[in-house]
Amino acid sequence: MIENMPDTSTAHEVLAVVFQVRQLSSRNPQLSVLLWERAMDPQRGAWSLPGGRLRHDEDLTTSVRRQLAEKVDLRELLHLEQLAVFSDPHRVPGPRTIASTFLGLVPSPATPELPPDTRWHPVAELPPMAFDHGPMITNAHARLIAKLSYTNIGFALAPREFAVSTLKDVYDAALGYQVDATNLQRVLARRGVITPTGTTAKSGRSGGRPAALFRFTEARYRVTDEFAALRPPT
Amino acid sequence: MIENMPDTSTAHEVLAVVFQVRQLSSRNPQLSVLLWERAMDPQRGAWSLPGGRLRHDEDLTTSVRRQLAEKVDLRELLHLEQLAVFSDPHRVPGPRTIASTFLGLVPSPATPELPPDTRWHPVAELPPMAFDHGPMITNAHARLIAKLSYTNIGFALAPREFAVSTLKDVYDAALGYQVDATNLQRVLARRGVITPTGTTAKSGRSGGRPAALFRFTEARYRVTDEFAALRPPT
DNA sequence: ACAAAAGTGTTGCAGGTACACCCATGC
DNA sequence: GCATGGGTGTACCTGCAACACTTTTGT
Repeated sequence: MIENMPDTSTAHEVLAVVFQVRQLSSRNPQLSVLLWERAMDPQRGAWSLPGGRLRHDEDLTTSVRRQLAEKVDLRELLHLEQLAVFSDPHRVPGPRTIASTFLGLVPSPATPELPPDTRWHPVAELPPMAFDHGPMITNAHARLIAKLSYTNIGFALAPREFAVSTLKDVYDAALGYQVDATNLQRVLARRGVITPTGTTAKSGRSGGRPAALFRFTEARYRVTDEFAALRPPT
Repeated sequence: MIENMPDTSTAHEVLAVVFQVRQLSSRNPQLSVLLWERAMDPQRGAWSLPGGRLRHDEDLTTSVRRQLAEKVDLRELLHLEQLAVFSDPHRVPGPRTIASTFLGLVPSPATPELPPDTRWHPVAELPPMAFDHGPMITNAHARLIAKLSYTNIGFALAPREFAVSTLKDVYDAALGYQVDATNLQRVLARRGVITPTGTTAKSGRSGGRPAALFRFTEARYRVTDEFAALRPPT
C-alpha cells in the first residue's frame, strides 16, 4: 500500500472565462474574452485567463470574485457559474495544479478599467493561448450558447435598458449567427423574460421609427424553458 | 503580502453519484444510488458517496474509475460525467478537502458484487447522509432528469434490449413522474435514439400481445435536441 | 415624398400530448 | 369468448421561423 505516501503538493487554481459583447472600431459588436499577456516564462508572450491560486480559507466562487476584483478591478460581473475542472497532471509545468474554470458575464456598456497587460480579445480571433486555456474558452462559449436559448442569461450581457435591435446585436455576437429581431422579441416576451419599460429611444441619425425600450424582467439567472421533451404532466 | 505563505495542505477528493434503476421487492422500480456506511468517525453510521483521494499522477476521471473499480468492484459504468465542485473550506472536518463530484450510470439488469458495507438506496428514501453528500445527490439527480429529455443518456440506464414498457419504467423511475409509453416510443424513435431489433418478447403470464424489442441506436452519449429556441438558420 | 428603422400580422411547420381505437396473445 | 397488455392513427395544441406588410420617424 502506498496510499499514505506523502502527498506531493497539489495546487488548485481558479480561472475565469469572462465574456462581454464589445463594439470595436466600426465593425459589428464582437463577443470578447478578457485575457492578460504573460510577461515571464513559462509561455512568455502567450495570453492567459485571469485567475490564480485558491486560498485555503475561501471557496471557489469567493476566490474568482476576489481575483477578478484584485487583479483586474472587475466588479460588474452579473453572472458567474462553475464550469469544468481541468485535471491533467501535466497540464502546466511545475507542481501539479488543478484548474476549476468559471464563466463570467459583464453587461455590454460597462467598461471597467484594466491594467496595462490586460485586454479584451474577440473570441473569433484569439491570440496564442497559454497552456490549456484555449479549450477552456471553447467550453465556456459552448455553454453560453446553449444557455442563451433556454435561460434568461442574456440579462448579464445586455444593457439594463435596450431596444430590441440592440439586443439582437448582443445575441448575434454571443451566438455567432444572426437571429431574427422579430422572433427574438416574441420568444423572450412570451416567456416573460423581457418587459417593455414604456419609454422609447430617440430615432437614429438617419430617421426611422423610434424603438420601444425593454429590460430583462429578472436580474437573476433563471431557467425559462426547462424541458425540450418528456414534460411532466400538466 | 502573504501570497507566498506555505500552502497548508489542501486535499482533493472525487465522489461519484452512481445511479441505477432497481427493482425492489414487488414495488415499482426505483432510481437508486450507491452508498457505503461509515464504520468510523467522523460521522460514523452515516452514509457516504463512494470515492476518495485523488492521486498525484491521475486526472479526475481516471481517479473515479479506479476508485469505483477498487473499492466497489463496479465496472459496468456506461456513463460518467463531471458535475459540480464542492469547495467550502469547512465542508468536512480535518484538513481542507475539495470534492469534485461525478454522475455515473449503471444499466438496469447488471448487479455488480458489492462489499458488505455498501448498498443501493432509493433516492426517494435516503438514509442519513454524511457531510454534504445529500446535496450532491440532489444535484446529480437534477442533471440526470434534464439530460433524459434532450440527450440519449437513457442508454446507460436501460437494458441492452427492452420492450417500450420496460423503458417506460426506467424513465418513470429516473424522472420521478409517469411518462406515456406511446409518446416515449415516438419521441425517441423520431430522433433515431432507439431502433427496433425486429425480435419480440414473449408475452407475460397474464396474456397480452408480445412486445417488440428495441435497443438504443448508439451506445455513446449524444445530444439529440440541442436548441429549444433561437436555432441557427437552416 | 422618400428612405430608414421598428413593429405587427399571417402562414406554415415541427414536435409533443392525449386519447381513442385496433392487434395479438393467454386463459 | 374475454381480459390483458402492446401498437397505431389521429386530432389538437404550442412554440418557433420566415416573411410580407404597416407604422413612425428624419431629411
